[in-house]
Amino acid sequence: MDIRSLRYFIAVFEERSLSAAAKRCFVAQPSISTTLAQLEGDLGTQLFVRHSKGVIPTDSGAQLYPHACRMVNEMNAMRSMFVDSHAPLEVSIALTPFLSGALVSQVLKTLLDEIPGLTFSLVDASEEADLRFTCDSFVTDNDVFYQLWEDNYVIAMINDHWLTEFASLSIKQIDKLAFISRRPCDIQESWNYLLQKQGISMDIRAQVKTEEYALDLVAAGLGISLIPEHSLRGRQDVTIRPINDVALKRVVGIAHNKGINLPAHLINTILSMKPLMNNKTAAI
Amino acid sequence: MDIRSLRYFIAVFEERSLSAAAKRCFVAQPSISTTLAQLEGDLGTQLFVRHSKGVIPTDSGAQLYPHACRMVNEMNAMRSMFVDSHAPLEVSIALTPFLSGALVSQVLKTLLDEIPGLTFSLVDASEEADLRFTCDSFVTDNDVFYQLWEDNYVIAMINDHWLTEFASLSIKQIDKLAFISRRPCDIQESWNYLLQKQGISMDIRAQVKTEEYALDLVAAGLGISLIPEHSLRGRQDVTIRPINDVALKRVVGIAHNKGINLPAHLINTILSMKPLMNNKTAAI
DNA sequence: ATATGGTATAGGTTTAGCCTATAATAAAGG
DNA sequence: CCTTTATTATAGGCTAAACCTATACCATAT
Repeated sequence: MDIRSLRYFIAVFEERSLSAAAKRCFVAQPSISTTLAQLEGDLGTQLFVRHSKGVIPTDSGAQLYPHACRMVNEMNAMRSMFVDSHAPLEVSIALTPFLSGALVSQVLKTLLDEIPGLTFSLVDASEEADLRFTCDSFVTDNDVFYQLWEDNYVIAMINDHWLTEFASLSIKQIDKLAFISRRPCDIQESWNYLLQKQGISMDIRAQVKTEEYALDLVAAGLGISLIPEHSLRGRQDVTIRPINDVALKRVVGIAHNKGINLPAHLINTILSMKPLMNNKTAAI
Repeated sequence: MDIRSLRYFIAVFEERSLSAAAKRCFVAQPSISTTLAQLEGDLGTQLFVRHSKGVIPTDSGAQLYPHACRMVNEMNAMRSMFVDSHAPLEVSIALTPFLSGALVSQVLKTLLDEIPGLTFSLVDASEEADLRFTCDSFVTDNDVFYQLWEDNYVIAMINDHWLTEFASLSIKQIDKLAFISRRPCDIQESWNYLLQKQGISMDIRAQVKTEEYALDLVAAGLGISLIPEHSLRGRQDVTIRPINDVALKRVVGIAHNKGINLPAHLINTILSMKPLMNNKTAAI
């Protein structure tokens, strides 16, 4: 019986659902399921009755709830005895424009929720900042890098493109097709190397700087393009297909200079979100 | 910052020593060391100043202590809301005479300390019991077996035996020597098979039933014998040497019938002692 | 100087937690 | 009545945390 189990229990109690609790706790649903079963075993009581529309607490569950809350609160209080997490904390964060806005803003929102005294200023990647969202290829030896999620590169095309009939594409299928190139691109070299090795050439119709712009051109029917899948979120006017004979991906995370000393609870909060980001089933 | 860290912290605070705390918590000293360092990192404060005769708490440590205690107490209280650990609990435990008394009694002592309402009656292995100390070879399909420690088989000999000059023995060195045989023996078959395979024979001078008796005969100079190393504890009149070309061992633990439903906290308490039993450096 | 008792670090192994995928179940809708 | 959908449970595999052993290091006492 540890604090983690209680945090999960509280989430389940309040959400009346294991799946919803899983989302709130940034983990997958089976983790909640097994942990809860374990807690019930430990206490020798059933805490919820399960049915197919969620769960409802038993008397034992209802009895446990306030104690669990007090427990978790006191644990937090104990931390703030030493690290004053309510103290004003001003952090500058650099955003690289080509990263998934949905995931980045989820991270920022959670940080604001979890760290009371926090305010941050968002700056451009070109400027100096305490923290910066970036991906592995831009990390220098002088940085600490906390990885958060992975982006797979996929082929984007207009919705009625003939390639959409395939669930996934072989690299050979895109030989000589009209292509929107984008620079800078994390996997520029791997991509070019791959094309060359397979004897494939693209018919480059445009060269743009941002993923957004590339997608606009794809949607306009100028050609296909290679983009990280997360950058599509929400867009209905293009279709993406994975590449099945090679795995191209980038690792996205947060980096900061080794010299800068940030409060441990800030870093911990960031890292606590990592599971969700890797978790496809519980996607936001 | 979890409950485990706090339990370790409390032990260190009260013992004024990492090593002593390790013994109390049934873990090795480095586990305490790293966990404590981690806790200090989390809280952003140093909790103890280390010096070569132990540790003394800092102000932060002293400040944390009462809160940590309350935390752990409340956690225990929460468990006893459901499983009334003070309720009288009468358990019969079967002891097999050939197991290490020192370790067995350590387990029994800890159980009495940790589980307030517990009383037990010790019975012989031949009788029915709720729990029984035994080893892997005696476990049936109808049992649940919780393993606690391992016993290596070693050669026991009188103190002035010429073999004592070797730090460890090859099986060939004991060919044709006077031998005290013991039955039943967990590794009877493995042992006989081994002797036969290597073309080795023993000069069996006696066949006895208990390890105690076998050791008495060894001490009296009648021959050497093969015994689990734990069964020697404290005896000065015989010397033991490991066998270096084969690993003979038995796994000792607690078993109970699958049908019997014992309180989970009893089992948990038993299993919490497992680390110590495997832990040579922190041996009792 | 040398031993002794105590803490820290390094390296390797085991275990616990997590994820994906999928099964099982029950309610809701056509 | 069958299909779809939403929910929890189980199985299998992977990763990271905790633990152990061995050893280094450091201060004190002999």
